Amino acid sequence: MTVHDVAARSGVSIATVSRALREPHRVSEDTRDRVLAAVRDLGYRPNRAASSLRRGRTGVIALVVPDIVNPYFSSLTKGAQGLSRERGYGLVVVDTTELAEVEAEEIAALRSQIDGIILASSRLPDDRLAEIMSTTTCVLINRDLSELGVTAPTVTIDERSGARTAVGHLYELGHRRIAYVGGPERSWSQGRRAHGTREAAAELDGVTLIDVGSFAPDVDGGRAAAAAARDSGATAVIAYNDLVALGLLARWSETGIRVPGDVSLMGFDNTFVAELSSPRLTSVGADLTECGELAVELLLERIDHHEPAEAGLHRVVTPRLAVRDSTAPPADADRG
Amino acid sequence: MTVHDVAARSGVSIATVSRALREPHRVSEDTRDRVLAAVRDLGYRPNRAASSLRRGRTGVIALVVPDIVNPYFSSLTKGAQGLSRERGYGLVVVDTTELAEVEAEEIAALRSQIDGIILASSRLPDDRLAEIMSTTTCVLINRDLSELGVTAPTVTIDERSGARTAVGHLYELGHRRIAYVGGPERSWSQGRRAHGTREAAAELDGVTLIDVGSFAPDVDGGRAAAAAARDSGATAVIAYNDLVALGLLARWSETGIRVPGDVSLMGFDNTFVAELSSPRLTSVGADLTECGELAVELLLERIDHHEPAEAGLHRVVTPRLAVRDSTAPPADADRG
DNA sequence: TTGAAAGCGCTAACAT
DNA sequence: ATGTTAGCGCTTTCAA
Repeated sequence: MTVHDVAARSGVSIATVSRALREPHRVSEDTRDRVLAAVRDLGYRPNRAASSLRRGRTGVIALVVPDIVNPYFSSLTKGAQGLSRERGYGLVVVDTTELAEVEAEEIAALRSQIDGIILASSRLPDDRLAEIMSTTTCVLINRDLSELGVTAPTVTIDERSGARTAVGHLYELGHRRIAYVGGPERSWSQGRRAHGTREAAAELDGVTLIDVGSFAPDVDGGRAAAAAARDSGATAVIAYNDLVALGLLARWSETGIRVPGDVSLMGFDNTFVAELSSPRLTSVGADLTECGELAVELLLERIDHHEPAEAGLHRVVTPRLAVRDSTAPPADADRG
Repeated sequence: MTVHDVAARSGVSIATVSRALREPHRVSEDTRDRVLAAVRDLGYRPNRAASSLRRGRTGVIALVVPDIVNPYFSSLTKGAQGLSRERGYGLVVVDTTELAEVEAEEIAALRSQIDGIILASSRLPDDRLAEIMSTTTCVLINRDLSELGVTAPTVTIDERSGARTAVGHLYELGHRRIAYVGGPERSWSQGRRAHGTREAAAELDGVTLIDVGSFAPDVDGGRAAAAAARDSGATAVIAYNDLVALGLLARWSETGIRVPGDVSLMGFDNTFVAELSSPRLTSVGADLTECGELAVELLLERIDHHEPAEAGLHRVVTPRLAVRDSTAPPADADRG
C-alpha cells in the first residue's frame, strides 16, 4: 500500500494524495473526499520511515526513566504515553536501571533517531546534562539547570510547597514536634524536601523539626529508620516518600507502635502504594500523570513550533495533600 | 553525518561503509579498521529512517499493556525494555488504559510501522485476536489461542502449577480449610487460578477449598472480600493477586484479625507490593521481568530468522513460591 | 574485495 | 488546485 495505490484509485497524482493527508485545506473538497475515501478503502497508512527520511522528523519521542517499576515513574510514563499517543507521536521508553552510564549511552544512541527526549530524574551530573541539553531537543523533569545558566524546558515539582503543606497539615492537627526521615543525600528531591520542611517548621510557632538522617528511598530504608524516628520523641513523622513511610509503618506495627494512635505518619509523592496499607497513608504529592503530560506538551511545543529553548518553557506543579488515615491529632492534644 | 562523510574520511565508497557496518566479514580487515575508526571519530550513527525504508524493517518493536502503573505490567515492561535495548531494538510502549478499543486501534496504527508487537494480557476477544495474529508478527503474553487452532508464539505462566504450589504450601503448614478470593470472572488468569486451586485441593487429603467469589483485582476488591473470606471459616486464604491480599490484610487489621495468627494469607504474582506490608506477604508468582525478556526473545527470533509462526514457539514460565511472614501453621495445628 | 547506481515511499519545490 | 520531479540516507544487486 503506497501513495501510488491511493493515487491510482482516486485518479489523482501522488502529490495530491500526500497533500490531502498533510494539508487538507490545500486541496479541493471534492478531491479530498475522493482521496480520503480511497485511503479508507485501501486501509492505507503512510510509511513512517519514508516520511521521516524526507521530512527529517521521526514522529517519535523518548522518555528516559531510572526505573519503570517505581510507581513514581510508571505514573509519569502513563501520562506521557497517553498524550503522545493522542498527538500522534510514538513514545519509546527507556529504563536506565538507575545507571548514569546507561542513560548517557542511550541518549547518545537515540539523539539522531527521534524528535526529542524527556529526561525524568536524570542521574547524570549537571555538566554532562548541560552538554546534552545544548545539542538535543529535550525536556527535563525534576531537574533545574537554571543556576548553571542553562535554560532548558523543565517540569518541576514545587517540593518546598509540598513540604510546607505536609508540615502545615501536621501543625493544624496540633503536632509541635515533627521528625523528618530523609532520602538519599544526593537526591534532588531530598534536598528540596528537607529544606522545605525545615523552613516551614521555622516559620511556625513552637514547632521543632528533627532530622532523623538519610535512608534508602524504599521500604527497607523506612524499616531501618523506624527506631530512630520513634526515639526522636516526635508525635508525627514525615517520610521522604511513600515507600519509606510504608517501611516505618511496617516496622512500627511489628514493635507495637500504632499509627496514628501513637504517632502520625505522612508520606511524599502520593503514589498508589499510599492506598495499600492500613491505615492508609496521608501523603502529599503532585499528579505524576499530569507531569508526564506536561513534559510531552512542552517537548512537542518545542518540536512543532520550532521554538527555541527559551525561558518560559517551565511548568511547576504544586503537590496536593491527600488526607487519609495515618494522621490525627497527637495523643496529648486535648491535654496541652 | 552520513555514509558519505564516513566514506570520504576513510577513502572508500559509501557501499563499503555500509558493508563494514552490516557485514564486517565481507570487507578486508584493513578497510574495516579504517572505516570503523572514521565512524568512531565522526560519531556517525546510521540514520534509522533511511535504513528502515530501504530494508523494510524498522528496528522497533511495540509492547502493548493494559496499565503500565500496575506493577505486574511495569515489571514485564522492564524486562522487555532491557532485552530489546540489548539487542539493538527500540521499544515503543503502549498503555491501553484497559480499553479493548484503544488496544485494537493502536495495533492497527502500529502494524505497518514496526517489526513486531508483544501483546500482554490482551483485552481483545479471541476472534479479534486470532485475526490480528494472522496478519501481524506478534507474541502473546498470558493468552493461548491454541484451542482455537491459532498457533502463535506465546509466553504463558503456568498458573495451575502456581496454584498447586500455593495450596501445597498451606497444606504442609497444616491448613485443611482454605479459601480462595477470586478476581474478575472474565480474566484469563482468574480461570486458571481458580481451577488450579480447586484441583490441587481435590488431590490433597482432607482439604476443603471454599470459593469466596469474584472481586475487583485491586485493594478495594480485597477489602470488599474481607468479611466473606473470614466468615468462610478457613484457616488460610489465597487471594487472586497481591493487591487483593493487601486489601484483605488492611481490612482485617482494622477489624482485629491478625495475620498469620488468626488466619494465614497468600498472594499471587509476587510483585514488589508483597514486600510492603506487615506482615510481608507470602506470594507465588513468575519472574515477570523474565517473561518480558522471553517475549522479546520469541519475537526477535521470529523477526530475525524469518521463522514462521510455528508451534514450538512457546515458553511456559513456572511461578515460584516466596515465603514471607503472612503464612504460618493454623492456630490449632498442635492440637489437631 | 570494492564501487557504481538504482530505488525504498514519501514530501516539498517548482511548474502548470 | 494539481502534477512533475528531485531527492532524504541507506542497502543491495550487479559489475568490475
